[in-house]
Amino acid sequence: MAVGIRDVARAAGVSTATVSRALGKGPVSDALREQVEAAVRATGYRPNLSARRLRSQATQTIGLIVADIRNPFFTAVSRAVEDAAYRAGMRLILCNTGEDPEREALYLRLMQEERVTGVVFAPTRRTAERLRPSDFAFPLVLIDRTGPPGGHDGVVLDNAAAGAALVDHLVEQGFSRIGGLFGSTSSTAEERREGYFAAMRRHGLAPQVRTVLPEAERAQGEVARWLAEPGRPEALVLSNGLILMGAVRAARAAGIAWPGGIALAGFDNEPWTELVEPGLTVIEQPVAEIGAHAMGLLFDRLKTPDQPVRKVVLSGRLIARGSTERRTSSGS
Amino acid sequence: MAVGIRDVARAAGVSTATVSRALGKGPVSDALREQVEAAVRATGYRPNLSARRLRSQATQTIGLIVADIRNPFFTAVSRAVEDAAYRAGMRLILCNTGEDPEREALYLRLMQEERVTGVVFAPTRRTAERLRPSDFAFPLVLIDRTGPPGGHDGVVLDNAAAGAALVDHLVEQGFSRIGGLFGSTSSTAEERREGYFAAMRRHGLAPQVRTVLPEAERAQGEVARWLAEPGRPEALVLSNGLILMGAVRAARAAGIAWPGGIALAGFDNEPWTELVEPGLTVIEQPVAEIGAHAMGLLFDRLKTPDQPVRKVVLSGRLIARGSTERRTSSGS
DNA sequence: GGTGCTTATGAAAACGTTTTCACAGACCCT
DNA sequence: AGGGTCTGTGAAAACGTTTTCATAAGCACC
Repeated sequence: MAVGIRDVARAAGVSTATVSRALGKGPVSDALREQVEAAVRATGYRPNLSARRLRSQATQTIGLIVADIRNPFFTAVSRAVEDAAYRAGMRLILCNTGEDPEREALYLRLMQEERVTGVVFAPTRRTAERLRPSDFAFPLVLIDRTGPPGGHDGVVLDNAAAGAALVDHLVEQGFSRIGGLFGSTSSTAEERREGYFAAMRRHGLAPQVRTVLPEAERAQGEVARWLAEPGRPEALVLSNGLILMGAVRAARAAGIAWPGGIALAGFDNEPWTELVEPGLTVIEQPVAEIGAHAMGLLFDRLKTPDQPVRKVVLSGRLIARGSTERRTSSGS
Repeated sequence: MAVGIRDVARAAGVSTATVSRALGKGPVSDALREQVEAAVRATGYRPNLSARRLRSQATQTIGLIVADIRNPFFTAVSRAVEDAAYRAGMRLILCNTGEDPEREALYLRLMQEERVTGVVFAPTRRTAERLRPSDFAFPLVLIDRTGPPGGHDGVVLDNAAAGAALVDHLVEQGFSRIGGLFGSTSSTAEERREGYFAAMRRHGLAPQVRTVLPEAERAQGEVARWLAEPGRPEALVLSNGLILMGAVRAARAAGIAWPGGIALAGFDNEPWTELVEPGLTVIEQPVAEIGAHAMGLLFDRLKTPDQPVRKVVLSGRLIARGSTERRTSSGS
């Protein structure tokens, strides 16, 4: 039934060592290599990767741990990571944590048991803080969210600058009562909030911020309440694509129309942000680059384990659309 | 350095067999089990899954092969599959084929080498046709797309009915020049087209169909050309979410407005289809159920390998929105 | 024509587990 | 008390590869 390397060896009239070498990169005479290849075809042999990994101590596997693959940002990044991985002959194990530190710990443990070659990880703030490099036998590259300085390689957006850029844009468009709604679980949201704060101060404006679990439903509820309050903001900065979507829903549900109703500016240039009238102003993240860079850092670290920790900071790009267009009448 | 089961055994003063049993489900006295657990904690032991898999011949791994994880339909399904997998103590290997039969073959070969427990697969039509059950040592469950009858377990939408439902809805709304744009690579698109054909005939209308690679860009280009032609359709049926998005883009770019310009009806109830004014009429697919059912079929097949092939057919749900609203003026 | 160096090959060890097998002790039944 | 059936345990085999080690053959060099 299950054909192993011994069967191939017997069919080719050589030893198992020769078969292994012929299939790998060991030195084998051309004649024998051809015999082996013929025997492989004849028997339909497929190597057993578990055995190979056990013996060679190289799993050729990388783990990807994100909050939720349905978050379009992670979807796009994961695709880039997967491409890079398979191009390097590695397989990808996918894990969704749902922003739950316990599941994060569970999956990190799993990665150790898998003896993975490396891991790309978007940790919650709580986990990022207690992430000690010495705990892991493999390189860990953080994406989107950063840990304490000097801990792990990582690739992140210049979140503070991006948050500030949205405020600057809104101010430029004539808004002053600018609120901010930020995710509660990631360092990324925190940095974006800091950027928002700094910019607001710089413009001499009074910040109003709230935080929420980074899910569309939560954001929608929070924004709905907020918009119903007296003295509500004229403009809102939303810290990621899901929260932005929730805000759009809430504005729609409240019957607030563009322009003049509420200005919305967020993150992640998802296809739909262009389609929803009159277009949503967003910071576009270089998702493909983030994934590719993460794998690059990972491979570099494998090659030279002792090089200093590197943090790649990429810039977002502001895409101004109708949702933040200059107000026609000045609000009270 | 690397702590193995022997180290644990030594620390606990027992044999490796006892450690293995204590960690697994073998019969071990409570006293020894505690000693072992203490030793595991003391040594920081993590089992080596490659070794475990090799010996036990159970990989606890399932493969998921889809065209592109960025297609929201697959994103959602994959999340459901992943949930079910991890709930059953299995890991998930993710593969993107980009609708390329060669990569499909590559990944199927990889799955054999991984000795996976099972595979969930959305094949292209070409691959589905030549998929022989006897070629694989593991159960293969097809999703979204179906193979030749009697081949593999699968869970699909009632695509013909769904395609027809969209036509019926459009006719009901007063449209008669109804075109259809369908994906070229999947049996699913083909079935939806058949449903479209049948319904058009039933209504005595003349079908106009085109096919396209299922990507937003391709669809946008095709629809743009189509809309510029004389005698263009008043309404369009689009065979999946990406194609629908391309059509929306093309309509926008051509400056065609709702209602009265072009009626659009498609598949996949993505969040943005509700948000883009005046809302897009779609067939909602039960994505979570599809993923869950697929895993259910997989586990059933593992339990009783010889049961007859089952094909689960789920119904879509028509969600009527503004994009297909009754036309105010009757067309020529 | 021995000595040394490289190269291709096979035998056997090794990778880290789980599982089989044998066995001792406890327990139950006549 | 003897024979039988459980139960918990350890020694050792097994899983399917890769890698180490030894060896023989080929070649060049003095």
